[in-house]
Amino acid sequence: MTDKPVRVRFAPSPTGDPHIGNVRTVVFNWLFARKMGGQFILRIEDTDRTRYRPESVTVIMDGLRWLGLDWDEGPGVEELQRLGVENAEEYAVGGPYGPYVQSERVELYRQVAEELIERGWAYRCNCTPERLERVREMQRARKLPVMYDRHCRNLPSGAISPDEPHVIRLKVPLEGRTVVHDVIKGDVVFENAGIDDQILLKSDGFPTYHLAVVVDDHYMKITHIARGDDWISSTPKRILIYRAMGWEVPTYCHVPLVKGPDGKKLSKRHGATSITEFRNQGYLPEALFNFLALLGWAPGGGEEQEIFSREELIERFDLFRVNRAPAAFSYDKLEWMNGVYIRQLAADDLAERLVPFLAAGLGIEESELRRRKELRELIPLVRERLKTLADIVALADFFFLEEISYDPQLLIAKKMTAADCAAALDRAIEILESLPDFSEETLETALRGLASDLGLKAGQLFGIIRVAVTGKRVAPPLFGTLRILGRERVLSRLARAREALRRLAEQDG
RNA sequence: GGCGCAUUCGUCUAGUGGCCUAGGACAUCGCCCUCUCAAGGCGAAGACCGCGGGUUCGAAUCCCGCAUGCGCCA
Repeated sequence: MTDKPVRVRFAPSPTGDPHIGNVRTVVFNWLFARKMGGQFILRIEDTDRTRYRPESVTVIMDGLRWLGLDWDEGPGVEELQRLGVENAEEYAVGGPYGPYVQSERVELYRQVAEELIERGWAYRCNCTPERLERVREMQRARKLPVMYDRHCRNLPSGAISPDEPHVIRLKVPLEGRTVVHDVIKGDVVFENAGIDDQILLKSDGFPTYHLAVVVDDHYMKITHIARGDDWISSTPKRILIYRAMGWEVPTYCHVPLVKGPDGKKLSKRHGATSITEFRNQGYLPEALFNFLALLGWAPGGGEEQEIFSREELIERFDLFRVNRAPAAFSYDKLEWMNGVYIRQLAADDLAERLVPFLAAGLGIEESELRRRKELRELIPLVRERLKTLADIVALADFFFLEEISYDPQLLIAKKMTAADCAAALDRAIEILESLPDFSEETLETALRGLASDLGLKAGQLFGIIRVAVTGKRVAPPLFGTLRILGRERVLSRLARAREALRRLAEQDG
């Protein structure tokens, strides 16, 4: 290893919403770059034109930004505009090793492929798909390893003209072995005889993934490649390209994949899988970041802390200590951690973050919600009851809705009849109307007194009032709720509940 | 099928030859607090360190097989 500045990259294909497993790997890359005082680079790998979805470039960049994963180099304004990104200025970063979009570098890949031929490390091949299919079938039938039979490898040079349709293949040594010196897995040895003569340049002049990655990583001076270990089998081919070109091989760090809670591949079936989904479900970026950093990595050294600020993680992170075994994604633990972060948030901050969720859930304008005094007042009541920001809708909708609806049966307390409950509400209304103020202390004293006057347990009386006022059996603390709602709304909701109870009592009778 | 990777409580992990009768966290269960639900406090249960052999005075830790799981190629 050298003491050159560390440069790592994230090179997504713009084919959709980033998967959380990949995002975890990005977190590792980013932490490593920050820890080492190096650079984190974003590069768009759009050479697979068939799966290309332009809008996902924005989705990816939004996701990274949301998680706080800023990149030091990446596509500039013009590159982004050519990719069809709106508001390109907002995302443009640029850098000295551009372009950072593969489709703008095709000429470079072609040149490298030609040079590999000149150096005797690659050859032209014009085998037809039909012939290749026949070879494969024969190999399958004979239970041989299925790979290109190297038909064109031994053709005299010049047998295939550069002008006719053809691909360029890597000339993999027939003997010997190639070792991947992986800092996480250790030395992984591959027999060259088992490595296919990989296509480097397709007949349309576009590079394959393997060639483009090596060329870009080299010219962008990438020093460490941390990626999913599903790529490890393809690493020898890449190392051969580096060697053939006389380039320095970067340090590989193959990190294990992320499994679902059941040990299978993490999929939609398990819950959210993309960064956008986690965001929409009300997870805080700082919680998700903390959680992801600890998925497959731990500080070690007897450290028992689990909640770490971004700075603490940067300080402690060690890419080489990442676990060798795949980790299962625990939604339970993420929820817990999200709750911890929510509780740590300043009241104003939390209120502001809840606004979009309330707006979407209740159909109320965000600006309208920000004007409502309840928004700020309810924070102390709900803060320790939220696991996600989205929970706020089910927990506190009644503060913002004019009309609440609920099953009147919920109003009937344990060991009481509808008529009993209606009578209790009569008294409650009477008392609340005459209260000098609506502070929590006054309310609590008055209502506790009422319960004992009526010979009821506090829980019975409070339960009736809770449902009447919130429409729920499970709700924030009662007296704070009453105070925030205010006398007028409380009395009208109690009156409505009393009518509902009377109707139920009549049915019974 | 070939090649490769992995294996400590249900889950994430600590652990790098004696400190381990294996520590922490989530989840689970119980108790306390309590107007519901949470949060919080206290406590319990939960891993013969995948299995089988070695090496060693001594192994979760080193070596060798096997099994299982996963990935890549097809």
